[in-house]
Amino acid sequence: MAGLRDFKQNQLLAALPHAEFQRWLPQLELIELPLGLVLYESSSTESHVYFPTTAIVSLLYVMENGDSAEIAVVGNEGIVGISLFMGGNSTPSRAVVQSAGQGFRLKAQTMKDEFDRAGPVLHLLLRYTQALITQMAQTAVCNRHHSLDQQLCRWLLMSMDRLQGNEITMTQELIANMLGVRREGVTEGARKLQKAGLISYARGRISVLDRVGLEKRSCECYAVVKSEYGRLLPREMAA
Amino acid sequence: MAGLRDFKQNQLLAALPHAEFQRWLPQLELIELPLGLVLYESSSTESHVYFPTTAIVSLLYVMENGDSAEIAVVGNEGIVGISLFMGGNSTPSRAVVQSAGQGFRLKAQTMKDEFDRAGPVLHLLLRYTQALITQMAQTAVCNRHHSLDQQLCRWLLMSMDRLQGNEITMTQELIANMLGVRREGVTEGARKLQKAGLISYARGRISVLDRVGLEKRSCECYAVVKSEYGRLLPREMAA
DNA sequence: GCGTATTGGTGCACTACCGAACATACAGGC
DNA sequence: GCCTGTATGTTCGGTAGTGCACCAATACGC
Repeated sequence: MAGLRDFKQNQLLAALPHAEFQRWLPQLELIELPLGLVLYESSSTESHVYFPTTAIVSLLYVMENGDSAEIAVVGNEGIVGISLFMGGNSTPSRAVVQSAGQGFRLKAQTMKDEFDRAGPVLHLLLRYTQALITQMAQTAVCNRHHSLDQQLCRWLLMSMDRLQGNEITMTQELIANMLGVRREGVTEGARKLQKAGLISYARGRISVLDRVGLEKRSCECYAVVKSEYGRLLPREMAA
Repeated sequence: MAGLRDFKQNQLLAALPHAEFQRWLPQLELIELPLGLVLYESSSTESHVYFPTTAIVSLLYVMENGDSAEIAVVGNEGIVGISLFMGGNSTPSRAVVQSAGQGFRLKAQTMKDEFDRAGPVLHLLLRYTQALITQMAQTAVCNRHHSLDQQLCRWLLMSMDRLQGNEITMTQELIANMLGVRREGVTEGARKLQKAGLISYARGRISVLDRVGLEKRSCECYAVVKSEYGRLLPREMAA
């Protein structure tokens, strides 16, 4: 059974007022989120919303020809499945577990009911949604103007913010899918970062050695999004 | 004084239930939106929300080095200033009039009060916001994977959907700013489209001659967004 | 401990787009 | 009808990223 500490690992859950939290508690279901698990598929009705604690979920758009690109990423600072309370019940993207871990889920109807109470939960979720919008907007800009190397740094930093240690379990192939670039490009970018002593990696394990160095090589997008998350979300929710 | 028909030109206003519409009427202020007018600036608190009727407003992100990219576009199907009711009161982007026309505006506090009544207005606005999110997400993907030519077609189609006739008043230089590409690239793309008989243009006036032809040359992004707008918003709001 | 699948490394020709410089051409004020 | 600014056309070298083909190294099942 999940303890209080587990729940509080997700910062949205942690930010719930006492009354709401008590009401949600019996409904929250702890689940394992293995790498690659698809939480919802493009245009399918979502059955639950998810609150990652140790896992990271990627919102991925997959095109007709199979090319893909990450729209946004959600970790323990957020919730997966905003279209449920936004009213559409589905979106044209896919949510897939990018880094294995755990999280909690809540049934769709329960979430809607809570949202429709129009109390603090509504405002909390909408502020989170605005932060997510900022992330998507910045992704659009970043895709247009920044180099693969810069984007790789941004991506590593965003993943770091959502993980415990300084190690990321992720193959270059998968990173390439997320960024919507060739695997070879990621290899080349990672090689440069390793040579510069900022990271070290081997077969799907990336260790960040110099976080500040990554921030310097990253484009402004990382800082903009991080600061906006900090502004919009309750204290200590910056990610 | 604005007549009923004017108000109803904006499809969100048109979709308001009678009671809400009556309450809003005395608060809605008709304004001219000349080309280039900045409705809100990056990170500044928004004083009003805007309901374009004949104007088109572009949500533009301007980077530190001056490069820019359009995040999304809002015409008579929508509202400018969602961060007011989402809770942040500002966003890191700029809203600028891309095609001159008219619109209505509502004071920030009035909008918030209406939103907080948590009635049909809230759900209408949130569904619109989800449609806008889809547009942003698709822009991110499009920026990653599609050619300038395809994006130009998409952009022309989206503008057409938000205008009356089949003519767009817009220089290639401005289109380049929106798409975040070089002006020369737009010149080249436009030249091809003219050669193919799909458009004709001269000094800031573009006439679309073959809409279906443009749709064929456009990437899937246009259709995906259009269909999602149709799904999420009241009938006849597809755009 | 062997074989196979996974992961990462490298080279190469090709393309789209960039940056800059410059040439034309049309529009509108006078 | 001339002048000037704005809009568009064209060229050219440079580069980041692609698609493909193939190799090298490590991990893991048996």
